[in-house]
Amino acid sequence: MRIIFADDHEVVRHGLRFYLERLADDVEIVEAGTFEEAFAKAIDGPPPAMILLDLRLPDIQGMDGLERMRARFPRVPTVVLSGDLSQIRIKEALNRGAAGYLPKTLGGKAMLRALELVMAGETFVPSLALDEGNGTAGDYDPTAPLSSLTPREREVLSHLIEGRANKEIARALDIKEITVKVHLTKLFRKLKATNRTQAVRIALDHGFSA
Amino acid sequence: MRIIFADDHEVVRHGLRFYLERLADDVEIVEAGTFEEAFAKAIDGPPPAMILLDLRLPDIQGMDGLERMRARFPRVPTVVLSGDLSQIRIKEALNRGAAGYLPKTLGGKAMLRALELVMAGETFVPSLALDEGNGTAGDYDPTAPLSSLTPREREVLSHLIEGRANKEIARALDIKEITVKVHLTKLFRKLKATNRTQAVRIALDHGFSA
DNA sequence: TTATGTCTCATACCTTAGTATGGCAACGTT
DNA sequence: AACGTTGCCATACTAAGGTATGAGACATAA
Repeated sequence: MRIIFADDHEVVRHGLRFYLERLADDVEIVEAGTFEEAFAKAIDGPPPAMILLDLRLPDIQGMDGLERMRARFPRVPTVVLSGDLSQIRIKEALNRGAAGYLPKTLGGKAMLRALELVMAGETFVPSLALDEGNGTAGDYDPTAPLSSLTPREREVLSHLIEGRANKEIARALDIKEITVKVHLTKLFRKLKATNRTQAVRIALDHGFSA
Repeated sequence: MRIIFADDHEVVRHGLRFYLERLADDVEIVEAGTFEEAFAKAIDGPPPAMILLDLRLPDIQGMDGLERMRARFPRVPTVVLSGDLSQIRIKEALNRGAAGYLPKTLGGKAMLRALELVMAGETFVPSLALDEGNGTAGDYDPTAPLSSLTPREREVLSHLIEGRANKEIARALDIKEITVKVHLTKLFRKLKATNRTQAVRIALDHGFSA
C-alpha cells in the first residue's frame, strides 16, 4: 500500500510517518519535500492508496496542488495537511475534493483515527469547521473569496500586499492609475473589504501568496 | 539530562524527539504544548540542560517566551524553533540570548549537528541569517522594530491590522483622529513603512500579534 | 450573433491618509 | 529641578484613496 506524503519540513514528515506506519502492515511511505517531487513519485509506480499534501509547499500556492492531484488521481483520497485552522481554508479544501483536512495540532490518537477514517473512504472534517453552526454538515461555503479573483486582480493584490501605492502599481503594470482603482474597487467587493488595508489582512488570512 | 521542549504541534514534537533522543544516553525529554506548561515543568525538577522553544505558542507572542526563559535560566542554552526564516526574526532571537535558531526545514543530519553544537556551548546560526553579507558574524541588527513600539503604538497597530480607518481607531480609543495620525506617523518611522498597508505587512511579517 | 466577462480608461466628486510643526500635561529617572 | 518619554491635541496643508457611472476593445462561450 503506497502513501504519498508531501511536506517541506522534515520534522513533520518524521513525526507523521510514525502514525502512517501504523495504518496497515504493508505500508510504503513515499516522502516528498515539494509538490513536483510528490507528483512525479505518485505517477511513477503503483497507484497510491492515499495522498497527503501540506498546503504550504515551496513550489505551489494555495489549493493548486490539491486540484492537480485530484485531476490526476480522482479516485485516490487526498488529505490536506495544514497548521492553519481557519474555517475558510478547511471549507475550500473540502469543496475541492479533499478527503480530509488534518490540522497539525491534532493529537496522536485522533490523528490515527482520522487517517483510518480516510482510508475507509470517509471524509474527515475537523470539528472546527462546523463551529459556526450555520447548517447541516454538507453545505460548505462555495464562496472561496480568493478563488473568485481574476488574474489581473490577483496581480494587483500582490502589489497591494507589498504596500505599494496606486501610482506605483500603475507604473508596474503599465496601466493608468484610475484603472488600478477600478480593479481595487472590485477586489474590495469580492473580499468584503472596505479599504486596502483590510484587503491585505483578509488576503493574508486566507493564505494568499504570490 | 533534561531537555525542555515546547511546541504546540504534536507531530513536530514527535518528529524532533527522534533527534533529541540521539543526543546522549540519558536524555529525558520533557514535552509541553504551551509556554506556561514548559515554564512550570522547567522550574519543577532538576535544572534542564537545554530548552527548545517554538516561537508560535498559543499563550505567548513573539519573543516574550524566550525572554522569560532567559531571565529564569540565564545559563541554560535556549534554542528557538521556528518555521519562519526571515532574517529579522533570527537576529532578534539571537540578540535576546537564544543559543540557536533552528528552522523546521533543517534536514535530519543538520538538525542533529546543530543540537550537538548547542549542547557544546556554541551558538547555532542558520546560514540564512548571514545571506545579506553585511559584515562579520557578530553584529546582529539591534533594532528589533516591533519591540521599540510604545504600548499605545501597539494598540493603534492592532487596529490598523484589522483594517480600521483612523476615524474608527479614534473612536475605539476615545481620542481625536489627529492623535491617531500622530501615532501612525511615529509608527511608520519605526517600522520603516511609508503607509499603513506596508505597516500591516511588516508587522505581520515580524510576527506581531495581539 | 448575442451575450458575458475581462481589461482598459475617462470625468467628476468626496473622503481619508499622511506630513510638518508646535504646544501642553503627566510620569518616572537622574 | 531638569530631563526624556509618552500621550494628547491643534492648525494647515498636500497627496492619496475610494466611489459612481459610463464606455470602448477584445476574447470566448452559448
